[in-house]
Amino acid sequence: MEACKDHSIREKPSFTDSSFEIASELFSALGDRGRLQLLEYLSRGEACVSELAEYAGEGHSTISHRLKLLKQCRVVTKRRDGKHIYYSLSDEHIRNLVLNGLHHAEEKKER
Amino acid sequence: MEACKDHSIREKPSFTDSSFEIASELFSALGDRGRLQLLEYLSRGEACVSELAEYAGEGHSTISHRLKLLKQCRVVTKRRDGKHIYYSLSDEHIRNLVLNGLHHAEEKKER
DNA sequence: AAAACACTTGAATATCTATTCATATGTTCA
DNA sequence: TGAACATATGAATAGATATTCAAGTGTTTT
Repeated sequence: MEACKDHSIREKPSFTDSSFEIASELFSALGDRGRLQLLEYLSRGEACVSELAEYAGEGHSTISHRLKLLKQCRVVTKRRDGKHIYYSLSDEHIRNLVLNGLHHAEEKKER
Repeated sequence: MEACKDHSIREKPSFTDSSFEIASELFSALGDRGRLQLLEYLSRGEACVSELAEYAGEGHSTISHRLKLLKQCRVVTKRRDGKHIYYSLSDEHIRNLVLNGLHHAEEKKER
């Protein structure tokens, strides 16, 4: 029944179900190499799809799909200017998450 | 050829390929509801597998697999004490990432 | 208004991932 | 030593996800 005698008594998490849902979707969105590279680029300023495609060396469709997913998770926002659509990180909080993750990786690089 | 005339000239990212690889694996590890719940629990102190299984309401095997993945990404560490194996978050940096993500979700909850 | 450009979308496919069940390993206690 | 407990592992399966191609929408230019 009781698997382990000394289970510490802990308070309920201060987060709701939907927070876990949203947060895991957020992390999941950042959890792809291609998308993370896009985000790091965007951390240095907004960019249009073609620019991102050129930077990533991939097709427009691929980039567009990636951006769509990032948009759905509210990681990026877009604005249209003429023919172009410019994407940018949606807020500083996201920017910090992205850069923190990358810096953490930078530190832990030596296996 | 040139897709967009006003591509800003940007410096190369200050992160290496392997940083992108490691960071995306890290985010990906956090990007699962079940694993994130485990991590939030561990942010409040170490716990053994049985305790986590009981908390999550899932089988030991499932929890063990989740922990294995988290361990591989160096998100958690383990220590044995008798029959039990206690898991904990590997450092404060990870703890901050987890909690930041959850707090961000908490703020953005209202769609 | 047609052509060119910038981007999006949907369907198809191939790959990855999470969970489960059964079995195995390692530890303690009688 | 053997039974009971705690956790780990591997194979199998089902579900999720990323990419590609082809076709579609919206905007500007001539």
